[in-house]
Amino acid sequence: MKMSDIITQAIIRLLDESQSGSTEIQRNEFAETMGCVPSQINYVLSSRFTPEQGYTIESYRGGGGYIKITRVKINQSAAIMHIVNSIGNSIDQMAARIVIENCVRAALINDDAATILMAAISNGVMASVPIDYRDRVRAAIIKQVLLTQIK
Amino acid sequence: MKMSDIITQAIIRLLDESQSGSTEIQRNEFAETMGCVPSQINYVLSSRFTPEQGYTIESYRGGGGYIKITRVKINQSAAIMHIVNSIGNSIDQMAARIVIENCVRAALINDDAATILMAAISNGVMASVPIDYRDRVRAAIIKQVLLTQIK
DNA sequence: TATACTAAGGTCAGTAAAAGTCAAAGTGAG
DNA sequence: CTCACTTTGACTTTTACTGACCTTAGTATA
Repeated sequence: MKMSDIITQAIIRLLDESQSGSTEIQRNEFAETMGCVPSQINYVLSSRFTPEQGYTIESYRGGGGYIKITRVKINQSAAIMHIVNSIGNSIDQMAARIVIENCVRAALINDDAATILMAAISNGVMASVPIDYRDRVRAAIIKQVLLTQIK
Repeated sequence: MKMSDIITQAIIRLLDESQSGSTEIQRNEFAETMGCVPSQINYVLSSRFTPEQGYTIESYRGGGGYIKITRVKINQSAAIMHIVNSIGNSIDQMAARIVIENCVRAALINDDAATILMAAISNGVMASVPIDYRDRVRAAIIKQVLLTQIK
């Protein structure tokens, strides 16, 4: 079995064991116990614990730093997962607005959340992003935010 | 938990307990009770209690010297404008996190908005942004979202 | 009064402790 | 054989912590 799959299973086991649906690891220490180099942890996280697959990652550098992996609850969230998957890795402004409007109509998010999300992907914000990346950044923001809306 | 976070919480507790929104500590004595070296108090103050984050620090040297930490309080829209201005056009992730936490503490935004905002500026999203632009995009998102929160 | 001593807090560079990045090299299924 | 996936490690960046040395202010004393 591939190292990446072993690591993946170990993380899933940690998530299963936790009440909260999230777990924190220290990258170097975890890599040590897994018997791999630390950067492989990053590889596994970025290839197998993506938003599309229902996970969010937070991490903190520096002394005492750690990586937190959170699994979103799949049962109440089929609709959101479906939208997240349908967005893909790129979405233009027009399509984004429609997706958000549809989410509100489907009561997946409330008006306040929609307003914030619209602000986050507004042209004002996107002006700071190199043009070639805008559709990707918009997609990333919408997906990440939708995933946090799953209760 | 990191020493810096313990110290941060202790200071916040002192501020919460005080009616006036300010508290005075003696650096050496406080460091002693926290179990750290005195200069770490300076580190915590300068990394987590800055004006951008809504605090002011005054200090007095010499016999009877002390450090006074004050939580600034102004009305919501003025506070948001102040924070928006202080962010400038670039902010790193840690500073951003602290700004958002402080906005919640100051009741400028609610928990739901903070969660969405945190998701929008998360590393997961920022991974889609070229590294040189990340601090700018984060700043743009936070500012844009905060401005929508003005009632 | 001038001087020295004491009692604060401030600064900053150095070290340590993390995680992130990225390109090069390896591997294996088709 | 090829291409996508995996593995590796050197290098970077960020955050935390420490201690030696500096500055400031009050107090005692010659």
